[in-house]
Amino acid sequence: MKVASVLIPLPVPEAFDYEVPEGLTAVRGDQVTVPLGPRLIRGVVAEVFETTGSNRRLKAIDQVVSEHRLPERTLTFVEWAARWTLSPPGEMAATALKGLRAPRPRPERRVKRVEGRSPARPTATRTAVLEALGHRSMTGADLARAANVSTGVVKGLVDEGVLTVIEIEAVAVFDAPDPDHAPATLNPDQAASATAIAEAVAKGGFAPFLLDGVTGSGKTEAYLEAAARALRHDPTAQVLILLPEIALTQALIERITARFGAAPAEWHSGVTPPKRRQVWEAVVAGRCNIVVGARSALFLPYANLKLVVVDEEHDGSFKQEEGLVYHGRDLAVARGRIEGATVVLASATPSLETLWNARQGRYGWLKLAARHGAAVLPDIDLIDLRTCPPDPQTWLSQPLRDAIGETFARGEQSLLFLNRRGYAPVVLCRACGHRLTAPDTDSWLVEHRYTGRLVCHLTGFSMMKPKLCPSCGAEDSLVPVGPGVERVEEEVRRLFPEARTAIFSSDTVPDGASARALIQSMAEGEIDILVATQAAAKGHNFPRLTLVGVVDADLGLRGGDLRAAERTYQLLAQATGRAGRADKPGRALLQTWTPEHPVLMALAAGDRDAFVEAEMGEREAASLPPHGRLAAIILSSENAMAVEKVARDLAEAIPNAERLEVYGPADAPLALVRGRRRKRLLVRADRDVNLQAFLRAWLGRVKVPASVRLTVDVDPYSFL
DNA sequence: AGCACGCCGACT
DNA sequence: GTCGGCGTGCTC
Repeated sequence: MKVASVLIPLPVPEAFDYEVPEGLTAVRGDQVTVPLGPRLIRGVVAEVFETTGSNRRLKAIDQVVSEHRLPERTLTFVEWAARWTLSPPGEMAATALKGLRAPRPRPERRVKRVEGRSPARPTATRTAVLEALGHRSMTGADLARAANVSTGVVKGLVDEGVLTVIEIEAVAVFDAPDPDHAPATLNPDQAASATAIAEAVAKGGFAPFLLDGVTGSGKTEAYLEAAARALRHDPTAQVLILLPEIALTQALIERITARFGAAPAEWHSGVTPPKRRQVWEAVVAGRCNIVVGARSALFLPYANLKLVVVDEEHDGSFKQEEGLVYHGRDLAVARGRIEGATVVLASATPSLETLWNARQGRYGWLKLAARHGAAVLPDIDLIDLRTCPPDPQTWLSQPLRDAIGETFARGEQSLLFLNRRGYAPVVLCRACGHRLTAPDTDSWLVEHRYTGRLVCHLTGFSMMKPKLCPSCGAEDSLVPVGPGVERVEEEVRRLFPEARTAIFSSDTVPDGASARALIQSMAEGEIDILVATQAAAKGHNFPRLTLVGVVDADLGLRGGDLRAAERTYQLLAQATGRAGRADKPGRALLQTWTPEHPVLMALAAGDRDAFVEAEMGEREAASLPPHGRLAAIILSSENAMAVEKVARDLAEAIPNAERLEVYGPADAPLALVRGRRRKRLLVRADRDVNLQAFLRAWLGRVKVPASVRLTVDVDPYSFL
C-alpha cells in the first residue's frame, strides 16, 4: 500500500499519514485534500512511501490538486523553518500557500468578429465598430471608445450574432526587467560591492554578505546593480528584496521601476488576495523576476531564486511575534542556503549578530564609504543629569534647553526623542500612593491629554480620568507622574512660545497618510521642534534638522532588555544620520543619569566601532547573543493555578545539558495581560549546543493542558 | 483550528 | 423531563 505523509494546517507537531488510493499519483510537494474528522482540508504531501501494513487504519487522500506543486526547495525551507522555530510544520506550510486562497480574478471578456456574419442593417456606427475591431479581439468598452460610439452599439452587434464574446484568462504579466534600462553611475565602492555580489550570484551556491554603509552611501544602487548583472547573466533568475515595513515598499518599487523599466511584484499583507494569487502563480512559474515584500515574501515558491536582499537588516520589525514566531532576516539567510542563493544583508547600523558573523568571516563584508565624509554617528554629547537636573516637574535640562534655543534662533530644526506615548506614563494617587492600572492587567494606565483619557497601551482599554481615587476615594488626588511626549511638548511650548511644535507618535499620526503629511511639513521647515517617539526614527530626510535630543537615554538601558543599547545606537544613527548636511553638521545631546555607562560613553565618542566593541564585550562576558543563544518559553492562561502548575512541571523536567542554563520560571515582565497570567522561562546556551533538540526533548516531557498556551520564541527580540 | 463529547442551569 | 452553556480532547 502507498502511504503519503501530509502536512495539514493544524497545530500538531507532525504530518498525518493517508493512504494513496489506486489510480492516484501523489508526490512530495503536491497539494492534496484529505479527510480530517468530519471535514476535508487542504495539505501538502511531505513524503510518499510504500508499506506492507499499518497498525492503524488510514483514511485515503481525497484528491490531488494538481495545478500547483510546491517546489522542492520551498518545501525543504518550510520544513527547516518549522524545525528551527519549533512550530507546527503544517502551519508553516500553510504560510507558503497563502497566495492561493483567493479565487483567480474574473476572466476578461472580449468581443471578436464571427466569421462570415454581417449586420442585417449596416448603419454608420455599426460599420465604424467593425472597422475599428478588424480581426482583433477587444473588450467591449475599449471597442466602443475606439469607434467613438456608445457601448450599446457593440452590445447590439453581439445580440445579433455578428460579434461573439470570448473569455480570456486574466494572467498577470510581469514585464521582464531590462538590466540596461537606466543604469546608475556608481562610485568605486558601490561598483566593487556590486561586482562582489554579482560574481557570487554568477558562481552560484550560498554566499552571504553584509553590505555595510551609512545612509546616503548608495546601498540600494549597489544591490540593484548586482541584481541587474544577475539578470543579464541569467534572465530566469529571481531576486527577492525584503523590507522591514510595508510603508517602505512603494518608494523602492518606484526606484526599481525607474531602474529596470518594469515594475516588480509586490508582496505583503496589504496586497489584495486576487493580486497575491497572481504573484504566487507568476513566481512559481518563473514569470516574475523581482519581488519586493515584507518578511512573508520569504515563503513564496521561487522557481529560481538567485539573490535575496534584506534591507535595513537590523530592524526589529523583521521579527514576527504573533502566530508563528520567526525572524525574517535569519530565515532569509536559511532560505539562501537552501536555494544556493546569494544573500545580502544591508544596513547602516548592522545588528550585532550580523557584525559578529562578518567579523568571523562567515559573511563577506562589503563596506561603502560615507558621502562627503558624513559620520555614522553625529557629534554626540552626554548631559549628566546629576550635575544639572531639570527643575521639578520638567524634563529638559539647562544644556538641552540652551541647545534647542540656539538651534531655533538659527532657524534650524530640533527633534526630541522620548519613547513614551501620551502625557504621563503613570497616574498616582497623592493621598494613598495607589497606581492606576487597567482592569485585569498590571500594566499602568497612561494619561493622554490629547484625548483626555487614561489609556492602557497593551489592551487598548481607556477611561475618563476619575475624580476620585478608585482605591481610597480621595478627591482630585490623582497626579500624572513622569513624562510622555505630550508633556515634553507642553514644556517646549512653555519655553519657546514662538516656536512651531508638533508631536509624532502613533496617537497623533495614526495612519500612513497623516504620518507622511507630518513628515512633509517637517521636511519643508514648517515645524521648528518635533517631539517624537521611535515612530519617527526611520527613513526620513530632514535637511534643516541639526539637533537631536534624547530626553531619557537611560530608558533603553534599564530593565535588563538585551537589545536596549543596540536599539539606542541604531535610533541615534538613524535619527541623526539624516540630520544636517556637510555645511550644517548634526549634533545630538543625550540626557542621562549614568554617563559612565560604557555604552553611553562609546556613543558619546561617536564611534560605531567603539560602541560595537563595548556592547560586544558586555554580551561576551554574559555569553549572550551573538556569543550565545537564547530561547524564551512563555506560558499564559486565564487560570493562574494552571500556569503555575505547568511552570513547575517544566522546571522539574529540565533535561541535563552542558553549557546551557534555564532561568525561571518567573513572572513575565507583564505578568497579567488581558486577564491572562503570564510566566516565562529563559534558556541560554552556548552557540555549539543544539538548542532546538534540547527544547524538543524538554517540552516533550511535559503535558500542557488546553487551557494553557505555551509559546516558544527562539532567538527572542522582545522581552515582554 | 474546528468539531465533537460531556456534565450542570432555564425552558416548552 | 429537554436545550444548551463552553471546558477538554482529538483529528492520520
